[in-house]
Amino acid sequence: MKTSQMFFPTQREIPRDAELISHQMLVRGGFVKSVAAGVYSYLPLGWRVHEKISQIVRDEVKLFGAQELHMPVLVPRELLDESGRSSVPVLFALKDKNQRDFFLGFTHEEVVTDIVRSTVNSWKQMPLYLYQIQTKLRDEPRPRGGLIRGREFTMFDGYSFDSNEGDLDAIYRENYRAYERIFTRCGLKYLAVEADPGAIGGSENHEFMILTESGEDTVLRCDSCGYAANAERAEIPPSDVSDRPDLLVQDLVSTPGAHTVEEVCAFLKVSPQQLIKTIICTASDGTVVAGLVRGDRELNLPKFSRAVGIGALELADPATVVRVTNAPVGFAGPVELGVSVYVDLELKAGGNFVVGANAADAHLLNVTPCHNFEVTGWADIRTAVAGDSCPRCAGGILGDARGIEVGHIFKLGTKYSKDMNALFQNDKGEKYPVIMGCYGLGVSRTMAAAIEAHNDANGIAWPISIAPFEVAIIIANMKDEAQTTAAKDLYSSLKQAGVDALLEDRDERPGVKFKDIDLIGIPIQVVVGKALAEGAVEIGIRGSAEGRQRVAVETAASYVRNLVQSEKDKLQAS
RNA sequence: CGGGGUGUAGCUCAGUGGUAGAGUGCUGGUUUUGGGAACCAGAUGUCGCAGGUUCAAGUCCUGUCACCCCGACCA
Repeated sequence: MKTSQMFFPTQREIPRDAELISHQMLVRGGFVKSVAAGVYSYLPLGWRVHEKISQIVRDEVKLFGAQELHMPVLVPRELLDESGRSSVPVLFALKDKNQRDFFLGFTHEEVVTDIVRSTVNSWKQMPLYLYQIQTKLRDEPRPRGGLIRGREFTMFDGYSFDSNEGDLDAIYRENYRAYERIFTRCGLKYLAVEADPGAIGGSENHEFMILTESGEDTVLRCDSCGYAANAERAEIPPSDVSDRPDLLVQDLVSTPGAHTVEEVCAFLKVSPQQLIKTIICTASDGTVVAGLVRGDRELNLPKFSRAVGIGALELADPATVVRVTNAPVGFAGPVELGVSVYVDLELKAGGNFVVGANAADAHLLNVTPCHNFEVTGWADIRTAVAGDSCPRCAGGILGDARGIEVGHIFKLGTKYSKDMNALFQNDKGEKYPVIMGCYGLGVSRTMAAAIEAHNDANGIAWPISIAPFEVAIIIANMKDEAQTTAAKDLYSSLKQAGVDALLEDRDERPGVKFKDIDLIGIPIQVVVGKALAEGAVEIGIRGSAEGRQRVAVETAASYVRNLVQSEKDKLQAS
């Protein structure tokens, strides 16, 4: 490709609406154009990157026998009714002319299961792994960060079908390894973490995170055994400390206007560790329960929901809080509260805590679980943080990092096959539901994450495997015929050798070309300029400290080929 | 859905009731040619939209829409 003919509308200014670096650079570099909130056009450069990532994904999943197919965006309502997912809030819904209900595909478990149930009926037809790379549509409550969270985005979604658990385990491992190879080849530092499966259900699941400061998730890692989990999932080992101090007499104090932990602590001159937060939650059936954690901790809703065991809990609305506690929000407490009380394990230690008094502007002093109120159950219900002990090994301490979730893989088991009656016969002629797994990888999000992880003041520093071009040949002075001729020759021979080269042949000043090539992130840069008078071109790697090396024109092509290969080799999975 | 912010030239922004502006980009010309050149000449507007107040509204008021950020949410 020649830049003189290429459509890549770069701009110098940082776009007003872009906050994240990746968003800014995608727009500035002419990779994408915003159409509506969370909806983007991919311009030619952006699409090249998108397709390079997609191809790497295809290459790697093919290695374990995955087969590509293509399912529709339009999904009839009846299919999602079968799995009970037609009320999922992020669904885009529409009607056709005959008032028939459709959804836009947000993921395709039901569609692929429908294919399989009508065609796979014997254990001999499995294992089977089908995947697609396709646009997904989700009416996100809040799209943000450019390609990080869109309403329309591209996802690889793979689905496995097996006749026994062992085969599911095997394909899950294969997929896990393929993801490791994919992210390695994309030049991304990833971390696979244990995660919350959400309402998709299933047992084992892992998220693949790209570690970068701007990530929206927090991950926790053990410094000694390698345990890693999303902070929303990470377990906390039960503490063996359960000592109680001498218990003092419960006391009612006035705390006017002190709603928050900070305000109460400031007013009573106690530390947050000496306070217990009482969080009122509701289940979908209307049941109200209370969760208690230390004042400096966060209640973890998924953990709390599992501990209580009546489905997903959510924070109660203020009206419910007022009804249950007879007080405004901020004064809830466990003493004489008319609902079940679950207490975080950490509160087995210590005592004489401060709690809300279930009355406006009042708190209770010297309250201790089991002594001043009845405990319905003890459980690990707080969110883990850096510094907590590792749940898997003795002595390990969890550290934290930020990450962008670019992949999530699940062992679904028989959830969908049961709901949708996808059965097969085993070798004894018995009917069983197909055992499934599903595997998602955000292609567009990976593109954004790669920029978050690889950029500098001048622009994007694409890993060579996913860069829109591998090499840019920059002609310093278009009026110099020797330069243009030498550059075009080099360009031709690189193209012939299969190198993905870009010829920067616009009639612009050199500075403009250098800036643009840096901005769009071409990793290997060849300058055909002044040095040509001495029979040399300058070849360098974008952003490298060494600068550009002078290389004789005659050997430039092979020099570049070797450089491309060695850069690619650095990204090869071991 | 709650809180905050922003809508004026392609882009980034200034403009506190009285003629619509700058920088950059764009077009033509001259000179330049190693990190976003200089000079000259030019083109470019539904001031988000609707209503209201006023002799007069980009500016004040009401409503509405869009976009961004924080939170909720994120099968």
